[in-house]
Amino acid sequence: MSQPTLRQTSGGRTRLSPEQRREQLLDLGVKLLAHRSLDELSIDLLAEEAGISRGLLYHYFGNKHAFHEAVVRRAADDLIEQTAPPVDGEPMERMLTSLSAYLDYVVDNHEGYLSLVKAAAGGNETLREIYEEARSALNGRVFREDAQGDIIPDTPATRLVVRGWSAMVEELVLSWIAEPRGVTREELLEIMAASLPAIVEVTPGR
Amino acid sequence: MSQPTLRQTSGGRTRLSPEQRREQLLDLGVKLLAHRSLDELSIDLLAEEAGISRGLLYHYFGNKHAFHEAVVRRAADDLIEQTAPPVDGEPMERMLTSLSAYLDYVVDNHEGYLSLVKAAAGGNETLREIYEEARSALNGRVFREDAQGDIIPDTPATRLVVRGWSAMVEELVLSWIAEPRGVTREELLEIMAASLPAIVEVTPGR
DNA sequence: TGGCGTTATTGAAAAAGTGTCAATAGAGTG
DNA sequence: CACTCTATTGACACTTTTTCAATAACGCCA
Repeated sequence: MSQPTLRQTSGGRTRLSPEQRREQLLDLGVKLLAHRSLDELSIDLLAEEAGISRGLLYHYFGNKHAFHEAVVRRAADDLIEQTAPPVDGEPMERMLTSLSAYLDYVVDNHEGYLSLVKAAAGGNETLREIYEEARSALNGRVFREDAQGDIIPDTPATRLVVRGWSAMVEELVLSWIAEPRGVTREELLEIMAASLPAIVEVTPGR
Repeated sequence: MSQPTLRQTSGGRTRLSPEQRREQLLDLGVKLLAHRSLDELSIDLLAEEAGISRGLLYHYFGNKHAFHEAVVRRAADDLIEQTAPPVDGEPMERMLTSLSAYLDYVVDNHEGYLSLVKAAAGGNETLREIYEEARSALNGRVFREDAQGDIIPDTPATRLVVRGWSAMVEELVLSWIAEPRGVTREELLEIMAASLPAIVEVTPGR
């Protein structure tokens, strides 16, 4: 089906620097874990795809779960890093910029994002924490960009509502990517951006 | 840590009717799968907790995944069954009733609901289908008699938006249960109910 | 260029977990 | 009190994960 193409040296093993090897394995992990769950991915397959022995994976990550954790952490870091912090302009404008960057990221890194989301929802405490951390960073931006509270006053109730809104945005984006239903990119952004103030508007304790 | 207390017969094995045994195992499964993923739950542990041999689990469910599926299906059926069928009245009123029943269920059956949600997010096609089915049933109750589209016109864009709203509702409920933040039950319901029309209002293609 | 030390990498074997099935033993029945 | 039916077990085969001593690339220095 597929043969190893990375083999630099003729006959034997390929020796990389620890950093390179880690990168390779994490990249591969993100890709492979986007569409299957952890127990549907055998170390055997992973090792074969990577062109290494099973043992090497354990050398780098200790065990399968730790590997998964590292993969998810990497996907989360990627997300935070690549959805650049907002520039300047009106709050509403900055939010659109921010959402736009988020949407682009999910479109471009669909696999990485899926790995992250699936792990968070289906996984253990640690995995969920990694996800929560990433999401907090994202949500935090919403409040930070609106320091005066022009759009969103910072109260317990609105914090809750923003969490809910985040979940909606995530669902909208993933669902739209899977099936756009004739909705354009701009319309989607409009829906996501406009719905936050709309929801906050109907929040009692605001 | 914990010792089997269910042993009716003095020395040997406990014999139940197939129905009772199935129930026991499904109940236990729901509980155990609320906070860990499937591959973090060994048949060994499950059998020990249930006070049975590993073999018996296979006798009843065939294999581990089938067991998981049965557990999730049971949680879904529970949800549908226990969130009482919709009453009549104004659309907005029905929505409140429905959301209220849903909230109560999630509060009372937190573990069952978690098992369901986690399985859906992290799992395979079959598991996701079970979840989708349950969610459709729920959404269906809310919208069945809004045939005129008084609140929600039926368009591709609004379908997408309703999906998003559902995700938000789920997140709000779970998040509120974990940390109410001073928001009352009634306020929460108000937020969830009012936000749907609010979001639809700002949807371009409606 | 060729030996030499460091360490990335392997392979075989142990451990852990899943799935199978003939044998066992509760519980009702006549 | 046998006798039958079948829920339940335990030992065994198979698969996958994990360990670790042995191996072999690569850089370095002569």
